[in-house]
Amino acid sequence: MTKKPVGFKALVEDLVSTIPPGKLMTYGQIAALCGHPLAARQVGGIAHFGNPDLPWQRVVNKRGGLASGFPGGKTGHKQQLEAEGFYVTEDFKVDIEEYIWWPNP
DNA sequence: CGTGTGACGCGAG
DNA sequence: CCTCGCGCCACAC
Repeated sequence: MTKKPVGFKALVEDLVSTIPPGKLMTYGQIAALCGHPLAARQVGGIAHFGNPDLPWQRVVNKRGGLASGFPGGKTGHKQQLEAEGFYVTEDFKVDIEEYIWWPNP
């Protein structure tokens, strides 16, 4: 059997890569789906040092606030989201209720 | 196996 | 909706 690389980090990266365009997921949501509902902080750490090819811009905190460690800060993250077709306020927030997505609808 | 850390979460006001 | 403060987990060394 093909052994999948088990590990919180690998699971998060795999899950983030499944986020469809035009949708968002929260750090706590991803952590919970990976089996660690309270490890949302870890998800952020993985996002920073994880695979840069993944759509991390589709991952935001539960308040819809953008990430701070993004290249360019929240401004850089805002530009990325707008490029994806999201609407971002000047306060660097998105309508989480409008864009939130779950892998099991 | 101890310590520090973080792109967070939640409760209370 | 906001801010303040503590707790949480996995990972690096």
